[in-house]
Amino acid sequence: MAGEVTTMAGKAVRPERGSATRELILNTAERLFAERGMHAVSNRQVSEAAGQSNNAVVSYHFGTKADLVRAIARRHADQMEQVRVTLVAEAAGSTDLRDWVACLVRPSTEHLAALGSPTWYARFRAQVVSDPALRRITVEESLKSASLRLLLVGLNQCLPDLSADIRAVRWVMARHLITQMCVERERALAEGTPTLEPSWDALAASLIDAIVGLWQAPVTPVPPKENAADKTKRW
Amino acid sequence: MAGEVTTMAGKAVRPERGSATRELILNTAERLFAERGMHAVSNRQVSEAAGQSNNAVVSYHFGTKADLVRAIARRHADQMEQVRVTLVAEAAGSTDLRDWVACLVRPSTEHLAALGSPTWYARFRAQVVSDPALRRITVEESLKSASLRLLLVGLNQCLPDLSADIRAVRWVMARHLITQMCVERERALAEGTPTLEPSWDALAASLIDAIVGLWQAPVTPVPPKENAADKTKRW
DNA sequence: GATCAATTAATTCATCCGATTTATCTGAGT
DNA sequence: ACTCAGATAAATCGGATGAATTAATTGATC
Repeated sequence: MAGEVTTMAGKAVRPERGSATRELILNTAERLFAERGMHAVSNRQVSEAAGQSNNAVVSYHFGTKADLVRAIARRHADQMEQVRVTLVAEAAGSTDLRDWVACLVRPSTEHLAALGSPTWYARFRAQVVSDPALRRITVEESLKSASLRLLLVGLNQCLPDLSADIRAVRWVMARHLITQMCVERERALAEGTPTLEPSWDALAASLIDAIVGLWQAPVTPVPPKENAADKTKRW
Repeated sequence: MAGEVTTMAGKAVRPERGSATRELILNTAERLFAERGMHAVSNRQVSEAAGQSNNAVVSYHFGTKADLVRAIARRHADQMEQVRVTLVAEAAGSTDLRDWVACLVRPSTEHLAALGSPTWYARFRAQVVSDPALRRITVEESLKSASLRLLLVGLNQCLPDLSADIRAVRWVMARHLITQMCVERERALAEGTPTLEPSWDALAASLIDAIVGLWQAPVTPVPPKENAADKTKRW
C-alpha cells in the first residue's frame, strides 16, 4: 500500500521513473490548468496538447487528475523549500520583522523569477489553494517543512504583543496577499498587459512593505458585544 | 439589439420577468458554483438540483452560463452598492483613513452578514474575479459605481504622500484581502470548522486594521537598479 | 538478436454535456 | 369558454469525456 498509487478502478500505476513524456505532461498540464482552469481541462486535452496520440497517457503515468496536480505541486514546492531554507538560515536570530516576512515572500517571487517568463505556477497554485478538495494537499505538504516552522517561530518573536487569534488571522492574510499578487503579476505578464511592478523583486519589496505594515498595525479593541438586533436596525 | 440576450445559435432569450423558477435557478446555481466550482458544474446539474425536469431551463431563462453568472453577480452587486452609498455618505469629508477603508470593507461583510448563514456569495465572487473570462464583467460593473469613485478620491486624500504606482498596488492588495478573507470565513462556516473571527463584524474590524496598516506602511526605496546577473549568483 | 517489461498508439464503450426541437401545461385577458 | 404567449416538460442530436482494452513500439538485458 505505502507509496503505491492506484486508479479509481484499482489498477496499479507505474512507479515514477525517468520519462520525457512524464515531464512533458507535467509542463503541459500546468500551463493548461493555469490558463483555462483546472476543472475546465480534461485529461484528453492534456494528452493532445502534449502531442500524445494516446488519450490515456495521463491515467497511465499519474492515475487521477488529483495525482497529476500533486505531482506538479511537489516539483515547485521542492524548489521553493530550498530558497526558504537559505533565507531562514540567514534570518536566524534576527528580531527585525522585515527579515522574517522576507522569508515568507521571497521563496515565491524568486522561484517565479527563476522560472523565466512566461510562468504558470502562480495561477496554478492559486487554484489549488482555493479548491476545497485540493486545499488539504497543500496544507499537509507545508506542515512538513521544517523551515516554515522555524519561520513561524522567528516571526512570532518579532510580535510578542499580538494575541494568538490576531496572529492566526494575519498569517492567513499574508499568505493570501502573496499568492494573489503573484497571480496578478503573472497574469499581466502572460497577457502582455502592464504590470503593477517592474520585476519580481520589486513585487517582493512591495509585498514585504505591505505585510510588515499589516502585521504591525494596531489592533482596535472590539466594541463590547454589540447586540445583533441593534445591528439590523442599520438596514 | 440593445438589452437583447441571445444564445450562441442566435435564438432570442426571454427578457427578464417574474418567475419563481428563475429565482430558484439563481440560488441553486450560486450554491453549486460556490461548492464545486463554476467550471465543474454543468447547466444540466443546475437544472436537476433546482428540481427542474427540463435540462434546458438555464438556457431558456438566461442563455449562456456566463449570462447566468452575470445575473447572480448583479443581484449581490446591487445590494452591496446600497451599503456603500450609505457608508460613503457618512464618511464624506473625513480625513481619517480608517473611515474610507471601512467603506471598502463593510459592504462585503455586512452584505454577507445580512444574507444569513449559510452563504455562498463570497466563494462565488472569488471565482468570478479569478476567472480570466469573467474578470472583466466585474471590472466593468464596478467602474459604473459612483460611490466607488468617491471612495477612491476620499481614500487618496488621506494618503497624499503615496505615489500613484504604490497606490495602485495597495488598492489591488486591499481588494484581494477582502475577497479572500470573506471566502475563508464563509468556507469555515459552511464546513463547520472553526472560524478565525467570531462574526462578520469582527472580520470587518480585522480587515480594516490590517488594510489601514498596509496602506500606511512606509515604502522602502528600491535598490538602485540591481543587475540581473548579480541576482542569479544568489542561486 | 531474442526476450520481455515499460511505454506509447489506437479503439472501443457507456456516460454526460450543451443545444435544439417538439409537446404539454398554465394563467391572464377577452 | 377561447385564445395565446409564457413557462415547463420531454425527447433528441452531435460531440466530448473518462475509463478500459488491445495492439504496436521501444529499449535494456542477457
